[in-house]
Amino acid sequence: MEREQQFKDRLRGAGERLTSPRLGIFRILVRQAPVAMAKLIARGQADGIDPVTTYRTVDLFRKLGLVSEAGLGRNRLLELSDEVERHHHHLSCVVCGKLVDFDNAAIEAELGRVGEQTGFAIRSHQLEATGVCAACQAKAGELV
Amino acid sequence: MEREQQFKDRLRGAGERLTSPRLGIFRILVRQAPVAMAKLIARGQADGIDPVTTYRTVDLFRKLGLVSEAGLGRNRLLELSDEVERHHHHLSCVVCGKLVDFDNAAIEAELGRVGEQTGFAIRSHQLEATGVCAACQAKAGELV
DNA sequence: TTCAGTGCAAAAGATTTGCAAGCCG
DNA sequence: CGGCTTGCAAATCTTTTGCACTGAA
Repeated sequence: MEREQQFKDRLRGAGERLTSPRLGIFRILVRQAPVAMAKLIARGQADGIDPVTTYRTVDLFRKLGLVSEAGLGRNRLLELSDEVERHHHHLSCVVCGKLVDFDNAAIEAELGRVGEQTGFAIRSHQLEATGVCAACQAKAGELV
Repeated sequence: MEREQQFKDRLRGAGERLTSPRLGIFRILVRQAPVAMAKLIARGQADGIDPVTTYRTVDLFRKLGLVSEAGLGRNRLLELSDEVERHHHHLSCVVCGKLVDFDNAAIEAELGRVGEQTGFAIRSHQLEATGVCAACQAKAGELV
């Protein structure tokens, strides 16, 4: 629950009110992120949260930097940002859809170097890789 | 124009027809990628291409692997994929919106290692970083 | 000539806006 | 209590679908 405390502090610190829908959506994100907007809306409705409120809440969270969007294009997903969740990236299986988190210090370090070379003060980055997971590779092998 | 030839071959190879709208949208992508769907539709309309056709064409290109989506969530952009364009990533300035391409061999290599560790056969990846470009940092400095 | 591909109209979905009522601080 | 938030209704915008016609091969 410490994450929840962090969340509440973040809201208050920004002068925003802590309301039931906001906490509800935060909890959904904690339990099921990364999640598609459509699913987040559905979950919210199950808890009596109006879709409009979900949109507005996600916008707010985004503005506060609490959520970030992962996922490539059409399948964009929402998840808690590094500020609340540990920094990580995704590796997704194009066959079964499984999503695995990973992080790699060498890549982070290299990115810092890219910043120096380009003169950019890099604030955040997002990395997603797609491929075939071990299980699906094995299954594909069987079929041959 | 060799890229255009490559495009035509790719279409034919997939048993798809080369039509005027398809070539038109490809050319828009060559000239202005990365571009938002809405802008691509607008450009297309200026050339007499129906929005519906633009949607269908982009879907086809995606299926053929000719376009990929770059850009974070709300601002997703379309661009030609590695198959037609040189592999690269984006670095975008949160202040002025400038977009810079970059590529880094060390990161690519490290990603291969991630694949080995996780058992994934990585097929593609997408990396986006945001920050403040040199020019905007300078401007911010003046203001102080 | 033939059938994939296009344009137009309209359906379906997703997101945003306006406003009265409710709740947090 | 006062103003930020919410929920509901409806306006907008985006994307998809149905269908008859056109054009590439």
